[in-house]
Amino acid sequence: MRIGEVAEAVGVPTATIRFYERKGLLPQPRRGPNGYREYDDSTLTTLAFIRNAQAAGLTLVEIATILDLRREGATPCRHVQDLLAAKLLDVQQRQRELAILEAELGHLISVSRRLDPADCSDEAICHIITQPQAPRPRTDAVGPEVGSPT
Amino acid sequence: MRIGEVAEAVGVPTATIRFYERKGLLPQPRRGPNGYREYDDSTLTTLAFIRNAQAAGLTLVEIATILDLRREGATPCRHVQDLLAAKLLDVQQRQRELAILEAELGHLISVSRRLDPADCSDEAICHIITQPQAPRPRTDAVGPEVGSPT
DNA sequence: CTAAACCTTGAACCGCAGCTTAAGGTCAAA
DNA sequence: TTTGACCTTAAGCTGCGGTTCAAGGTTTAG
Repeated sequence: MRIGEVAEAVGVPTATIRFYERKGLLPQPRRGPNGYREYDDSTLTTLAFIRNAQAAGLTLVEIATILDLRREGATPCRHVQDLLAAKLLDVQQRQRELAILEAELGHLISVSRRLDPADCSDEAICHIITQPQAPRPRTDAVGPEVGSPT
Repeated sequence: MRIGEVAEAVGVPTATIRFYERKGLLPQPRRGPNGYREYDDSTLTTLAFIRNAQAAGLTLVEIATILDLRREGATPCRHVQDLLAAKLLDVQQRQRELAILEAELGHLISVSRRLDPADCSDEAICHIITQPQAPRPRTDAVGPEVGSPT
């Protein structure tokens, strides 16, 4: 099949297919006499796999490592398990950070309901946010070292 | 104080202070006869405020809207409450998305423990990920063909 | 024959946030 | 005189996953 047919079949722009090829996610396809890419059905499988893997939160680079193993003839199962486990830890870490931020926001909001706007007049920019950072809920774990790293 | 002193005092690079100025987070400071920026203590307050607001997950743009209100003489309390409430919803939404992803990963990992790597042969790239991506049944009843994946 | 619809390449661009660095010049203290 | 802190504007960077553009060549229907 030509690139347009593949694109149509999996619902992806042709530019994306070429992009995946450049990134090593798809192998270099053979070419017709006119230089056009010629694909077979295995490409559809690979593209479907990429979509599933993306849905599982894997990055294109991670997906590429799986496909590479596959093309070397190895069974990437173990590697995939490792990737998924690492991704899970990652997701849980982000959840913890969000939970801390959520608590902080809840705290600030509840504080804001107790403050009189009339007090919010002078030098301090805003008494809600310019509260001392002390009375956070007992989540004595690491403080919210800036909500968004980088 | 000069920019270097301010930077030292709040632990921020001078480039960042100039950056905040360009972004409207800090007002244009007055200048000494040599063209150097001259700051007073209110700048320290503002910078501290910016740090606190960042810790609460506000973006620089959002922080700027607060500071702008302040400089117009308004009390930004109400606005801050709105920002915080919106941010809280935002954080909760992201948490929900992460929870879904976490469940999906957990599902894949648990599936992977039941799969025999020997079955992970040619055509499908990886049987762990090439499982049907349907919304998981609440019970541990896994998708079709648990025992002998294709 | 012609025009649409396909294909080719490489490179640039997007969007988001928050800085960071470069390049080239001025000022002040030892 | 030599550092080092300051000044300016402009561009770059990190991360990610593409998207779009420019400037062609090919194929096929009418």
